Amino acid sequence: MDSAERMDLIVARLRAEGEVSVAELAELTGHSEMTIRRDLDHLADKGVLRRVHGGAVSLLPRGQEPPYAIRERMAVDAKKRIGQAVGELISDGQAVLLDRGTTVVEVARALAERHVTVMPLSLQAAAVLSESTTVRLLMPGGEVRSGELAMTGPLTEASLAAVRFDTAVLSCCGLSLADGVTAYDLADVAIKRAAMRSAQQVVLAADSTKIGQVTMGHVGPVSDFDVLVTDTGASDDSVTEIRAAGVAVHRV
Amino acid sequence: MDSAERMDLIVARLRAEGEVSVAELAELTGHSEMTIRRDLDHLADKGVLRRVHGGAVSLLPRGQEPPYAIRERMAVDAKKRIGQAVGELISDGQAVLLDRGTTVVEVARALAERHVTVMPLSLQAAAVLSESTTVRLLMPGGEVRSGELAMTGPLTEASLAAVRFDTAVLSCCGLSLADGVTAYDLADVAIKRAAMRSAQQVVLAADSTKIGQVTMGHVGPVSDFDVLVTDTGASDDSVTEIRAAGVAVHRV
DNA sequence: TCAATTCAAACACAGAACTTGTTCGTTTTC
DNA sequence: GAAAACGAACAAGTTCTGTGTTTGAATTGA
Repeated sequence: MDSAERMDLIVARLRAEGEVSVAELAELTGHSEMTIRRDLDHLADKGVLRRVHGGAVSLLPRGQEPPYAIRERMAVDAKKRIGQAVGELISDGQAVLLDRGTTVVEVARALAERHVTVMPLSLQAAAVLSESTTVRLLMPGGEVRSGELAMTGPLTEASLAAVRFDTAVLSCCGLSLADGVTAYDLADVAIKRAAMRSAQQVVLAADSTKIGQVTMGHVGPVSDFDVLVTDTGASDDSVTEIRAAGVAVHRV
Repeated sequence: MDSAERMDLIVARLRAEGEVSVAELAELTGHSEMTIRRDLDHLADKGVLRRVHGGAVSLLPRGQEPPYAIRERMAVDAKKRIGQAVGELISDGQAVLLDRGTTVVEVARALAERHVTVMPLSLQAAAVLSESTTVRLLMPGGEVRSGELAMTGPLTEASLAAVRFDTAVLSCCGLSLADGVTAYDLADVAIKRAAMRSAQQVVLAADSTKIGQVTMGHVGPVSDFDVLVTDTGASDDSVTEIRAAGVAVHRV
């Protein structure tokens, strides 16, 4: 069990129990208490938990999005494949908007050697693209919330309104036929809607764990999207239904 | 002689001669030709030079700013001290604009644990500040030129015009009483001027190697700045003169 | 207050990752 | 076509990173 697996375990227990103890985690992972303490300190830095004597308590409000530091390690392989596939949907010369989110960072990686114009909504994607010599990189204005690495606020909406894109690549937190595409918070919803208004083609990049999920912020019906790129974990039934709504679905 | 020193030597020779040979560099550094080739490949990736059979030729146009990858290793200690000193000029609660430039990245580091609102003009500084939980981080819109990590263009100017700052921390390429403060290119000049218009207090962060230098883009007279923070390499004479122009000078 | 527990700094160690040099077959140059 | 330059692959040395142990200080609860 390596460092990443321990972190996942800690987060899983925090979500289930709300608190953890150093001794319990040392037992579970088979590592020393010192190592567990270091793990907890690390997660405390990220804002995931608060240390207390003997353990830690969760700072993750239930039903709210886990911080970037946690999300970036979920479903890594699927996200890479999805990122690659979305990259293939975009042709050279296009202007592309990239939403926030770990999946979309993989799209940024896929675009890094291409000749395209990109406006990313996350600093993570911006960092990836800034190393490219071929990409023309535009940044939107906006506020970067701590812990998140994504731009929000009225400045961001204004930036989006001022530009037109060939393709917008959006992420989401939940995706169901009944409840449509959902995001975790309302600020994010406003941004996504603005992005959709500014783009000719809208691509939704969502790994299969998102399918069937519903979260608070309602972005719009599934039929508002032109293409869905997801992974092979998506069931045949759900894909058939989404296709019936008029969305082209790619499973990779 | 380690990797960084070799790189510096290679760049120095490129600037002096315009070209270098693998054999010559192997001789000079006392390292194998294979190592030199790897160094050259690395610099070629950064856009500093172009490989040719037997060596490399410079891609650094004379009199133009060396790329970020090179600048970040010049006068490192002085920049750190200057960054720290500028941080002490800024009080909690202020709204601060941070210019591009390697010196200003050090200012960002100094502000990372403070309670301030910051708008950085470089992705490098943004990356530093995005890890902070105390800083409120605003990004300007704009275009990020490849190789550089700084925002430019009309979008950036518009973002600056829309906000008011307590303090703007600017960098420069040259600073002399006769020719004023100068930057390398005109796009940069426009940005710096816009920043100065939006700020109550304007601080210039410039290591002593900049004093006496003159480059193409004229930003304005020295007296337009309220404070200059430089390092102890600055001569007494130059400091006295600049103070006489009405600028508070801190030497650290 | 005391005893038990928890904590974190310091050191030690193993494995990973990076840097460098060498070899050797291929490519380029003249 | 010969000499030089190249770069892939491997090997050796180094540094970095993650982990565990020790130990004295801090915290907790009786």
